[in-house]
Amino acid sequence: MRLAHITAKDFDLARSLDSGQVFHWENRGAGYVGTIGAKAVYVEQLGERLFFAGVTAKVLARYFSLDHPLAEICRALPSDPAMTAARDFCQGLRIIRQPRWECLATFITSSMKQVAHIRQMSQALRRRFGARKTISGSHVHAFPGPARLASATEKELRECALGYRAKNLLATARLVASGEANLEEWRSLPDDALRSRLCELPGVGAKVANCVMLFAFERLRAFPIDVWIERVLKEKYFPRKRKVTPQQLRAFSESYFGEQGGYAQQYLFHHARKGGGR
DNA sequence: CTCCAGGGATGAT
DNA sequence: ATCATCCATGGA
Repeated sequence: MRLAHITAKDFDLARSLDSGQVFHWENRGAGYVGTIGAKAVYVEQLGERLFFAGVTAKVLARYFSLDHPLAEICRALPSDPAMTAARDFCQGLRIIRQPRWECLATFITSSMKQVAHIRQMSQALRRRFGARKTISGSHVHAFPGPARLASATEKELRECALGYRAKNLLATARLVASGEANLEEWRSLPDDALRSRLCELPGVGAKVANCVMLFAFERLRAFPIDVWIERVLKEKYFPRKRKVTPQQLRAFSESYFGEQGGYAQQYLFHHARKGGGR
């Protein structure tokens, strides 16, 4: 297959795909196969070029947020030791623009699960309910739409190893499929209102809502606090304090990281997980 | 085997 | 408002 290519500066494909944002891309040869929306995609990186097939250059560049001014964003990050180390470790890691429903559904399944298992559940859902596609000799599956999952039974979802999360995913799929929850309309809401709406959905609390805001609604201030980030914040920014409440962590992260909260959080998260940073 | 994971919902202080 | 408990499952 003949591949098209585009230039991608300040971008590390492998690092971005392996940073716990998206859970379905798989290694194939020198690159990766996956889906962007309903399209099957192959993509590989050679230096500052992305070689790809399956989508237009415009769709690919948008998905990988090649328009984000990464150098500028990194300069604007706080320059404390923890943040500097994370930033150096995460060069080229970009926040990916995910399809809204796919991101929401995937993070509903993510609660109390390791990244490896989120990948498993994503793949099981795709294989069982998603449209099968072929790209450069590989088979991939699109993520099933809300209507498809809404028509499934809780038992079928549990068979994808969702456990107690099956009930929440099913209930949310029904709300979205019925139009009672309109993710596209919510794009125009300010951050706080959007977060409130997301938190009304079964299986969505502040953490998942912030992930969806960051990864699917382009809210780059959103700062999801999971167990990893909680540890990092306590160790690096509240050294030897006995009681640090979730409330304090939230207030601190919002004021300290501010506009760059999303990238700051993702870099701290990835560094903590992959950096061997104890 | 035990421990823990990109948490959320519910009910008791 | 904070705290405790339960919820399934599988990787480490």
